[in-house]
Parts: sequence; structure tokens; C-alpha cells
Amino acid sequence: MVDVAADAGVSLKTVSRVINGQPNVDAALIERVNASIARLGFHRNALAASLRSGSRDTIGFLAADLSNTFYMTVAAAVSTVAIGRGMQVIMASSEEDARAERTLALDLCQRRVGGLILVPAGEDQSYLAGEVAAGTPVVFLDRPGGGLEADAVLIDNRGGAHAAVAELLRYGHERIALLFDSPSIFTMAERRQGFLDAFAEAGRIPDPALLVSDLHTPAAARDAMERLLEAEHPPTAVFCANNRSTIGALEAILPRDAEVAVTGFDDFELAQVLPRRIRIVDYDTDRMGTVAAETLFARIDGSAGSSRFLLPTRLVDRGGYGR
Amino acid sequence: MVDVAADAGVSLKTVSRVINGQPNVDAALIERVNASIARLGFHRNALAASLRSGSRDTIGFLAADLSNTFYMTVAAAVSTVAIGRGMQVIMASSEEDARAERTLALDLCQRRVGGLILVPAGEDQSYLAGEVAAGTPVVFLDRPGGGLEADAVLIDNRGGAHAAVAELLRYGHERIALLFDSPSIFTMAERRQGFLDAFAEAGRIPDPALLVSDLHTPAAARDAMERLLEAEHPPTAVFCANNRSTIGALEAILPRDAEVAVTGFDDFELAQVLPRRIRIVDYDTDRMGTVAAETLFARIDGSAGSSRFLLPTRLVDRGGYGR
DNA sequence: GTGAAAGCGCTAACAA
DNA sequence: TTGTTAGCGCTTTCAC
Repeated sequence: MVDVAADAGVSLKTVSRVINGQPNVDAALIERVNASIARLGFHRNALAASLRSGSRDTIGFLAADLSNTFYMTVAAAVSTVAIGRGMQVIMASSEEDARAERTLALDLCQRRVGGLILVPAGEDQSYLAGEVAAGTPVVFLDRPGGGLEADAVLIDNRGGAHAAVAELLRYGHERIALLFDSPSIFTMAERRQGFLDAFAEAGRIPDPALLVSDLHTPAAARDAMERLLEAEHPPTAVFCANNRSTIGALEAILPRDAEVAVTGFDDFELAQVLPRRIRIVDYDTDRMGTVAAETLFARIDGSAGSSRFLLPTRLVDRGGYGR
Repeated sequence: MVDVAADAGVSLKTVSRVINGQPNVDAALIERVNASIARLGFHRNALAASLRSGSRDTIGFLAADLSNTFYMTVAAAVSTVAIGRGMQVIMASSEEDARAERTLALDLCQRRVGGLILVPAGEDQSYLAGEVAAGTPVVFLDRPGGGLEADAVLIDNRGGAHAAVAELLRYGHERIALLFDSPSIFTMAERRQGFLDAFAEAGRIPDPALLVSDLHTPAAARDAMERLLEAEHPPTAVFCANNRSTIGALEAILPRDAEVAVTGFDDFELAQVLPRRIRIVDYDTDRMGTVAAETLFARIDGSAGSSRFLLPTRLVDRGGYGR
């Protein structure tokens, strides 16, 4: 910038004004400065600007698992909102590791992000208290954080699962299987609770033999479903608590054309072209990202308090062209 | 940092050394400094460190469409490599707009990213020449850039399409439809060329009535496929140049159980549970991100020249439990 | 409307 | 092993 100023025969400050489009600069000078900028191939250093002005022009997005398209979709929505505000998003992933979460979150804060959207991998986020107090707001996404007062944007996991299972019970299903991942994951515990709520409400007791946990992959869910189908008293319906479970269950059910009603939490690509009709607990992933970003920006802009958003779910049909 | 130094009764530089884990500091001083850091709740400003040292600790990833899971998967792989090097990824998307691409790319450079992985939306990236010359390497991803000497990591679109269509021809298909998006998109033009190559090699001429372009959505592909099926001379096979086309074609074919062999470019979730066997031109998306990131880091580390990686494809079976 | 000087928070270079 | 000084590139403050 010094060189540009010298080249254009103006002061540093005038160059700064031109670069930042500030008013009260003579049109002729603007011309001259711009010419010098072009001639010298000058490129402003946004880091230095940020350092001096104290402004923050990025936000951090810390997912739990970048290979999960769900978080990616949310990240895309967050990015759209951020770019609309002239900010950009630094993206990282804890890969479900609490230590990595902590390291990355603190690292993002060191980079002076204006705020942080965080999918907690660990139980305790009190390590961020200092940052929040120092003016870096945090919004929890998908799971509530622990040990830290902050906004949270969640899906109505329990309500969605409850509605899905209540429907199956209403249709007369007595033996409903539940396929899910580890109950230590917040969303899984909530969805299982919704399942149990529906049974309790109907005055029924689920068969413990039909509840299968720790299914991390579609293949595991497929094997579990096959075992259930081959058991003495197979289920007449199955509730799959995430899309990996649903896909696995279908891989077991479709080839043998088993008589099992399928309801799954989470929509997925191609659910439309399935040969049989299934029910899906759907929600608006984009909206989740948008709400999280807007909440964060509201905090950045100084709004106080902390709130918890519970995004609604709805039961929809998928597939079924064959029937 | 001044406060920490004062609190610990040491100089600024000693605090700096402790923070950066530099050697040759007395253990007792390290203790004292760390105690002061904790007491004062000090947080290092990575921007200032970066400004002074000239080091760069982020890379930019500029996708063309964040809602496309393909780019997200690549971004995840890039992020993994970057974090392994202690760097982080700033992510943005041009949403297929050349002007937005330019603005965002230059903005990332102003943020002093150490390098840029770019999916070109426009034809011409010569606007980055200054940045590249000034030491910000660029790697093109998925599409080659224009007007700029830089590495590119591409899929073997043409070869993959050629192999797929050659196989269909070998199996005796004469009337093969081609469903694809806009030929102005590099990958689409290449895949179409592969299709034509296979015909030329076999000494055949494709029926122009069976080549349908500008299918941006599964719904458009479905409609196109329906029209083809209802025409006087329907195709006996279809090659779908991307997964949106494949999904749309299946939505038309499966409900009427039409006798059409399906081959598609790009794998997709749930391809496994399709009721009929299809062929897919598959490739390693993760590897694409890894190669791009590693190429970028090699340039950052000073390797010279520019190379073009052509990632291989392979033909695989999907679905088909029903037959 | 324009410019000079100070300083954001840190690290490099050099000195002790 | 520790400290001093200068300065990264920019914006702020305030004077003109």
C-alpha cells in the first residue's frame, strides 16, 4: 500500500480510503490510485485489515463428521447465509472425537472467527466459556452442548420418532423393531425415547428382542434385520432411527420381499425410486443451517439471551411406484 | 501478551516462545507463563501471528455448487488432508456463477490463503495470474481452468463414458439413448464425447433423436425418458451422463418395468437397493479430494511445473437383487 | 478533502 | 537462556 501511495503520489490513507470505498475522496485521485493499484498488481491483505480494525469476517463451522451428507448440506446453507453477509466459513470436523473438537474449536477461536457453529462430539463444552465471554458466540447444532450457555438448533427427534411409531401402532402393528446407532449419540437416544413414548402412550410394551443398537453402517443394519426376519417371531414393522439403518433394513427386506412395514428417520437420495412405499420422518436440513447461521449472526449483532430451536419433522411417503 | 508477560514477570518474547513451544526456555518460566495465561484467560491472536510471520495456515476450497454432495465429499477429503497438516479450509461456492467465482477467489486470496482448490464456474481464470505469481498456488478440480497455468485433478470422463457405451454396444444394443445436462459443462461435453467415441469405434452412428441434453434435474430426465419410451422406436439401452439423469431415467423405467438396459455415470446412495441390476461408471471421490489437496501442498512446499491428474473410472454393478 | 502518526498483536532479528 | 527493538500491512485518530 505504501508503494501504491508513492506511485499515485498520495498518502497511505487516501489509498486506504479508495480501497475501502470510503466517501470524500476526489474523483481524480480515485482514478490515479486505482491505476497504480492495477499497475503494481497490489493485493490488499485482509488479515492486516482485520487485525487493525478488530473486525471479524469469517465464522467457523465445526461438524462431527464431514463424510455425512447431512452436515455438508447444513454447511452449505450456513455458507450461503454467511456469504450473503460478506463473511466466509471455515469448516472443520471433529470426526466424533471430543479431543479433536476441543482443539479445532479453540483453533478457530484463535483465528478470530466472528462466531462458531458447533456439532458437539463431546459432553462438555465449558472450555469455550472464555471465548464466549470474550465475544465469540457459539451455536450448537443437531445436539445440545454441555457446560456452556449457548443457543442450540435441534430437530424434534423425540416428537418425530413418536409420531412415526404411533402411526405404526395405530395401523395395528404389535411387533415393531427398532434399529438404531449408539444410544450415547444424542439424536439416537432421543429417537429411541420417542419410540418408547409411543408404546407407553398406547399402553403396550415393546419386545426387547426387537430393539437393536450400535448399528454404525448399513451393512450392520442389514445383518441385524436379516436376523430379525429369520427369528421365530419376526417383526411386522420396523422403525429405523437414521438413514443408514433404513438403507440397511431395505437391503434385507427388499430382496426377500418380506412383509414388513418400514418407517425411517432421515430422508435420503433416491428414496423416490424404491419399489415399495415406505414412511420417512423428514425435516428441513437447509432450514437447520439457515436458522443456525441467522441465530449466530443475531448474537454477533448483539442480541442477548440464549434459545433452543426445535425444528419440526413430518411424516412423508417415499417410493412405492410398484404398488 | 503484554499483560501475560507483565503478570509472569518475563519479557514478551518469552511468552511468545512458551506459546509456540519453542525450545530453550527454563521449565520454571514455562510454568509461570502458563499460569499467567490461564489466570488472565489469554487467547493468542492467530491473525497477528500470521501477519508478522508471513505464514499461511488456511487453504481455500471454492466449489461450484455446495448443494451437490459430490463437492461436499471432496471438500471433506481436502479438509482431512489439510487438518493433518495443521491447516484449515475456508469453503465457498460460486453456485456456477463466473462472477461469483472471481469475487470469492480473489477474496480468499486477500485472506492470504496458502493455496486455492477451485472448481471453475467460468471459462477464464486468468484473473488469478497475479496471485499465482505472488505465491498462491491454484489447483483446478473436476474441470480444467482457462487462461491460467495450474494443476488440474479431473476424472477420466471421456474414457469412462467410452467404456460404458462400448460395453452396451458389445452386448448388441443398437439404439442407445444419451441423457445429459448442458454440454457447456466440461464434464458433460467430455462424457458425450466418450459416448460418440464408442459409436465411432464400433462403426455405428447414434440416432440423434435419442440424445437429450439440458436435463438439469431428475424430473427433467424422467420426462425425457418417458418420451423416449413412448416413441415409435424406443431405445433398448440408455446411458445417463450423471446421477441426476440416472435417477430420473429410473423413475421412468422402473414403474413400467421397461426393457431398457441402464448405465449411468456417478454412483449414488441407495444404488444398492434398486430392484434391477444397472451398471455404474464409478470413481473415487475421496481420492479426488486427497489428490487435489496433496498436489496443492506439494506446490505450497515449492514443487514446480504443473500437471493434470486423470482419475480412473471403473464399471460396476449396482442393484439387481430382484433378478 | 487529505495526510501524519500511532498502534492492532504478534514474531524475526539481533543483542545480552 | 532471556530480552530489546523493529515492523508485518493495515486502519484509526486527529490535525490540517
